[in-house]
Amino acid sequence: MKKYAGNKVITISDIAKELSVSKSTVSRALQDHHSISDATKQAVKRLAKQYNYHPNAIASSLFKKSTKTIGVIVPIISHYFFSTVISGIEDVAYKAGYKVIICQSNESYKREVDLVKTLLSAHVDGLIVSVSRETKNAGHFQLFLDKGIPLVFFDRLPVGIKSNSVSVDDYQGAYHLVEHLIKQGFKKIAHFAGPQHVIVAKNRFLGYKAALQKHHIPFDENLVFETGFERKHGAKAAELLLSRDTLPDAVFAVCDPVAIGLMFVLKQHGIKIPGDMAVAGFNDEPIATVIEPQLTTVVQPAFDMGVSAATIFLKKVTEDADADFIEKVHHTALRIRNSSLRLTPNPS
Amino acid sequence: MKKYAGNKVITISDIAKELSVSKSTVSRALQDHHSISDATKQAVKRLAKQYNYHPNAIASSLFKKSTKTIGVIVPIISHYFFSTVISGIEDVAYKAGYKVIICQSNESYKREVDLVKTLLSAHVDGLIVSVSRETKNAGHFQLFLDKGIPLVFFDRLPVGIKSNSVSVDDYQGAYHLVEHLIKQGFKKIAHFAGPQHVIVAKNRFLGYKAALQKHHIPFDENLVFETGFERKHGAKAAELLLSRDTLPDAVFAVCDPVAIGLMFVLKQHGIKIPGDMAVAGFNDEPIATVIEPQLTTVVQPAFDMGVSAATIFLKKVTEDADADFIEKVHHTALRIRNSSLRLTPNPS
DNA sequence: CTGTTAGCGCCTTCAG
DNA sequence: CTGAAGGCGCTAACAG
Repeated sequence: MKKYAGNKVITISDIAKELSVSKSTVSRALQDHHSISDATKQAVKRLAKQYNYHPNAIASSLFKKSTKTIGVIVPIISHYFFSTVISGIEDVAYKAGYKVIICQSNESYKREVDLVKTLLSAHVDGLIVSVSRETKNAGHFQLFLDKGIPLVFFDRLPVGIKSNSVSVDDYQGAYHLVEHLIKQGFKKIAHFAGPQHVIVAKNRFLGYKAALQKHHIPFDENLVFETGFERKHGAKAAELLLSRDTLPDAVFAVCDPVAIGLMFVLKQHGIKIPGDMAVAGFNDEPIATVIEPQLTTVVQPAFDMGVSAATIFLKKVTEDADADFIEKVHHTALRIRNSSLRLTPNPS
Repeated sequence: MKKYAGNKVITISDIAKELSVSKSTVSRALQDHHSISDATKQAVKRLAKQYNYHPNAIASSLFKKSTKTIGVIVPIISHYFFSTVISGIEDVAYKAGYKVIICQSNESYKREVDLVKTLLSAHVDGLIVSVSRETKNAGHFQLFLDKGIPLVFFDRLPVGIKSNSVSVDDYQGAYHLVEHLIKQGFKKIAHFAGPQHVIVAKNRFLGYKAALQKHHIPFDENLVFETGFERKHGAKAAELLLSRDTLPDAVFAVCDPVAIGLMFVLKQHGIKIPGDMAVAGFNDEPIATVIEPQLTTVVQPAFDMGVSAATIFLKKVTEDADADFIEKVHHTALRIRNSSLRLTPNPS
């Protein structure tokens, strides 16, 4: 099927033959084993270079039981948050000599299960994952735990399984954000909540409720709209909201795209932001600083989360994977921008 | 170092032993080889499932000389365009049973060379790449061509090497965009050009020049500013531009982030868009529809480009990689939005 | 300092 | 329909 263009693939045997030494000598010379004379090392390396020798990592993996790869599964690669986390993972992995196999579940449970099996077969040295929206049990990951292969969850942690994790303090982030809204003087604060079985969404919702309670604002479930994570979901919930008789004076959206979807609809209806209605999001995506007014939001350190996940993996492969699980919680930071500022009594 | 938790990894030998058949029989049964009785197939598969057997893809790869993986190298994973292309690649790859190893060169030539070698050693079945900004020669890719391993470049094609490619008609895209500006009545159109040794940037520049020429607008090199691809580069060039005595009435930026950086600076200086200066970008990123006014730009079908790249790879692995190279050029489409519209003589 | 040997887990001739 | 044997390329004991 494939012609190797006559350009034979060189193996250590070829080099060994050429130099009339054994394969083991070549193997050792190539890895700078201490008990090989400089002379032979030189000779071997020279020839290797000349012949354009490249070690076959597959063969080596088979023996060493380590492929120097990390599997990563995310719902959708192209989402800003995920691609940024991946960027962080890749950076750390590369520096430690690991390759990263990236897969997307496309928010499908079935596909996620399939990917887990594939990566197990591929003998990745570890697995870093953010589960799909559909994932309600985590049995498929048990395979990795059973085999003692490091497993790190980030962002969307699954329920029903204990392992290493990297998350963000969504509860606190939401709490502080909503508290900020309250302090600005907003009284009727709605929430565009994400799917409630997704933990991050749930926690943001809980943070929202807690802040209200703390400040003696009665919780009103009519002000909560369950949404997805995208612009269109924000727009849809916004239409619903606008069909109401009375409107809230502020909305906290589960993530920036949802907030943006909302803002678009508000603008269409001539509703001033933040004058008539304040808006806040979560994530601090690039769009947050581009929308007018700029969007108040909560920063999640996505790149650093990737760095943490990869670092935990590295710790677990070198140490004992069975040791206690590491649960890293990153802090969030409030980014106050114009979309949530109570206008002064002197409107322009 | 790693304890397999007593949970022994099952191999075909184990199953063979248990059933008192040979390894070959098990191997064949698992792949539904026609010359195996249904009875034994059943038995083997049942036991495999019971023991939670997972084939060792490494061992299989060693024999088959195919790892069922595609290597992908991009400058920066987290950039919208690249992550979207990756998404497209992964989708096609997954459906065809391939895994995707994603690497980022971080715009570094050295790292790119290193990654190419690593992926060669990892015996990927193919390589899909968008070269780094620093890459000025393509010698490192020759290794893949020599071995007859499918190689597909996309977006940033390297010079000095012929291979499969997926690109976009940047020249046409830019040409039509600039023509649109001209037809809107803008006369003094500046260009925030990207790094000129990057082909896509060069082609957009050429498209810009061609459109001017076609419409008899003299080219003025003082109106061309070489930039990078990010917001900050747009901002920097904008400051430079504003230090001039006379300003252009429109600017075509090499990509959306650069356009956005420019727009921010213009707004700060109270320059109205598009009234005082029209702006247009390239890429149609999410920010383009969020900025006020919405940004006129050129759509690159990023996801489809990924699909094309992966599809070409698939064609090349099954057919003969040495056959003629495939050069797929995607078309762009103009997205006219408010940032480039000549205001009617009746300003609000 | 170097060679011999055996094997990682799987797959495919070649023989029954 | 099934088994035995050899090998993919590399590595690590164990001997010299």
